Amino acid sequence: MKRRLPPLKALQVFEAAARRESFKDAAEELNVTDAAISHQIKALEEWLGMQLFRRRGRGVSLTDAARQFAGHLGAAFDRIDAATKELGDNPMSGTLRVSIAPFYGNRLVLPRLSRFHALYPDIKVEPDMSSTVLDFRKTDIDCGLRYGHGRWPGLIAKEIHRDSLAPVAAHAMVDGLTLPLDASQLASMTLGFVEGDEADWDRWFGKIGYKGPAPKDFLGYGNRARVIDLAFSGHGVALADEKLTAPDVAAGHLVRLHPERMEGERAMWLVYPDTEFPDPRVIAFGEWFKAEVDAIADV
Amino acid sequence: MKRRLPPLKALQVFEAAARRESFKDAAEELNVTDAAISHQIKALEEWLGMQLFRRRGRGVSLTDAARQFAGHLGAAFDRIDAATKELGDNPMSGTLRVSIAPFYGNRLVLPRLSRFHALYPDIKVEPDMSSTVLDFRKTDIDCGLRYGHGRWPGLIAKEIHRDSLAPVAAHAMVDGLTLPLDASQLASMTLGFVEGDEADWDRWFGKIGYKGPAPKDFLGYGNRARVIDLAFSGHGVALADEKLTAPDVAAGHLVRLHPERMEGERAMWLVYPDTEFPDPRVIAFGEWFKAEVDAIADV
DNA sequence: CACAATGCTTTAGTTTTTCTAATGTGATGC
DNA sequence: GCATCACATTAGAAAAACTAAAGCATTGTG
Repeated sequence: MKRRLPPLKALQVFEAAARRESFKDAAEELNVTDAAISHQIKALEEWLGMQLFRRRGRGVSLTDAARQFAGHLGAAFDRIDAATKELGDNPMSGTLRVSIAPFYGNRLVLPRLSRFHALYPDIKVEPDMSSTVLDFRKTDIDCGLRYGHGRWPGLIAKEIHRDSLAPVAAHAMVDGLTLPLDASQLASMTLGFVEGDEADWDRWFGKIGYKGPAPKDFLGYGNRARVIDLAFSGHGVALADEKLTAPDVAAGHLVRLHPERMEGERAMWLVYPDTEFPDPRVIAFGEWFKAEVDAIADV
Repeated sequence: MKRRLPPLKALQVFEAAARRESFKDAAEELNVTDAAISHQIKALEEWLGMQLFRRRGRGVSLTDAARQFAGHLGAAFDRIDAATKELGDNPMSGTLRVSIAPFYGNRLVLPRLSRFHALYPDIKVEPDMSSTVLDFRKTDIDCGLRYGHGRWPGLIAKEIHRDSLAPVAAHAMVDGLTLPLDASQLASMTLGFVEGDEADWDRWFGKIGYKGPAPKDFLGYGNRARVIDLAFSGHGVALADEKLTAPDVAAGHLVRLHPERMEGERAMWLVYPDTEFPDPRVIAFGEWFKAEVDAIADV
């Protein structure tokens, strides 16, 4: 059955007037003149077709029915008030859907999520492991972690961590060699690169001032995961982000071949919709994750 | 702690939009254009400083927090709706304060009140036995039963029963006489009258066509109760309302001396404030009481 | 007991809010 | 590709809410 409510403003005014049993006091409470109260009450009485107050020249008194009615209204308004406060009170709750490219997800995000949950116990993070193009209009995703140049039209992208590239390889690659390698040793090895970022090795060798014969043995891959796989396999060197490989270096699965690091073209970004009121949980998540990544010890 | 509610109209619109998850449907429900919904939602989001709906080009979807919020609002509005219905639903309840002149109260009203309560079980009648001037502005009295000419400025007066005057006396007065008495027998008796209504006996004798010597032995009293007391005492005759004396005649305490009855100048009235919305319980009480009085068997 | 003060009402006019019509935008279906 | 649908935006109209001022009945005060 459909609701048929009286004008809510009139109810609000009535409730105040009933609670104080005075139009004047209600007027003060609501920051209006007492004439406004009088008007609203009159309109409400006409809408209801019954009297709510007994007028007594000076002052008013409630009828029995009106007193009961006002009680219900007060309770209803209290509930609205409570709901409104609850709404603003704890923005750090609910489900936060984060789209994470699987490569990062497994290496950097998932192992740390329990720490985020410790920080914000009321936020449940629901990672969505896919690297599809983010369309916040079509899905319920709140934000994403993406790797790239940071230019996504219509979206806000905050830099989490810019690539800090350094050469790594498996132990097998450097058996019997002294670390760090010198540039010419490196230049003679198989060098993996991500297609599109072919210039990285050139820039890196330039940065360390290498002047010898140009490296020849390159292997291009579609993404960073494959390049690091190459390093793991012991068949080549990867020019990879320090933070990304740090756990493997620490665990001894990979070896840092040279101390020089170089800022990359790309970075990891927190991406979210450009709306008027950004989800504070997204901001918090981004800040937390940036801090986590920054805290990863450099080699 | 003081309440601080968002604009209620916006909440109402939001609740509808949230319930249907569609601005268009909400617009239909509220009989406005969808632009109006869009405006209200936007205003509410600005007031709250947070997004409630995710826009998706075509259609919208609720955020987690907004869905919860809408649930609370729905419950609150349901309560208001219920309270409003309750308010109009059973107007026949509560306490009805009736001012009753003691003379009637004891004789006519109190003995019948239980029958009124049987008819309207939710109305508690609180008789106020006083014949003070009725001031509905100063007291909580809802209505009164008053005897008089029916002209009370600023009040509504509905006639319950117009005096139907007939002569009664105690048995002692008519010991050894044959009933009904003839006019000359009556004219020689002590005739009680209420001061101000001295002409009643003249009119009554005129009505029965009495042409003999005018009655001489009159006794004036301040009110009807005293005149009937005179009749009870066996020292005189009262020209009293049939309904009022019927119980005593039936019980044998008084004797009807003559079959002729005469409409009096005064009547019993239901009196209540002239407000825009008269209390329906007052109307019901008046109708019930008139029916009760009408039902009193004439002699 | 007159008189000022109080609290509600009423009227007329102003301000604010709400709504619509028209137009625009992006998504979706045929 | 084109029509359609759902919401957004704008400007302006309509409606609601409010105020100021004057009025009225009651109440408290000197």
